Amino acid sequence: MNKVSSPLAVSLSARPLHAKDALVIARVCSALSDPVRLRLFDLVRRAGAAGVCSCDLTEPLDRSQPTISHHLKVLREAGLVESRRDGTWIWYSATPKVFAVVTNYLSSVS
Amino acid sequence: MNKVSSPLAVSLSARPLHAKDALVIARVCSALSDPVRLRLFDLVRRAGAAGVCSCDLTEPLDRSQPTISHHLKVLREAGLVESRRDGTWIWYSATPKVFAVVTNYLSSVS
DNA sequence: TAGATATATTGACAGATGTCTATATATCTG
DNA sequence: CAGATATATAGACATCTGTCAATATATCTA
Repeated sequence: MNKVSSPLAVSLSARPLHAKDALVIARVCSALSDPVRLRLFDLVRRAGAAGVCSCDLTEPLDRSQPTISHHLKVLREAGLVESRRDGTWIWYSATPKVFAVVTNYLSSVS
Repeated sequence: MNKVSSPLAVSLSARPLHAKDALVIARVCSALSDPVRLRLFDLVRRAGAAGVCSCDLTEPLDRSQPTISHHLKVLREAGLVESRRDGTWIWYSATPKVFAVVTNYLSSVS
């Protein structure tokens, strides 16, 4: 149980958390450290593989369009969501792979 | 799978993440959003129930004593660690309960 | 009580962050 | 091409954050 079993696993191992691994996890946690961004991510992930149009994300979060755009960029750069253009608008969907790092680490606590 | 199964669960339910729940999760994520603080928390949790003396946390993280003290305060206020005094020094230990909220939410992604 | 040690607080400062308005860019449609 | 719509970028600003040196507080011991 205290054994690293996959390349992505940063769970509770024998050695303390390396500075390098800490950066990866902190990066994801940082992306989720803002309430608005967290709810934004929540809206994206519930949309599943199909994704959600960016135009449907501004109004429910009560923030300006540039602010939402900014938050989406942060989520994208953290590897939590990805986007694809479809004509005039852009669809965002969650990319849960990055979560493996964080959940592997966090879940080993409880 | 999209079902809330426990009182603490803020997992992927029928409704979007409330602003209130988002605050709770964001608060924890925020506490873990700094690499130094993340490694600090890691050192505390590996100490188990016995905890670790604050005096042993400054050197391995290469930060000044006030800085470590500050980070420990942030972790404490986020509910991630608790402290008890034993004479001149203070022992910190992890309080994994708060994690339930975050891990329940995050783990429902992958 | 006085000195030593451990931890917390204060105050400062540079850099990051969330937000907005204004503007730019990209794409579609007529 | 011209107008409309969707998204991104730039710039500004107030607030927050990580860090340190200096200092205060708490506790032990002689």
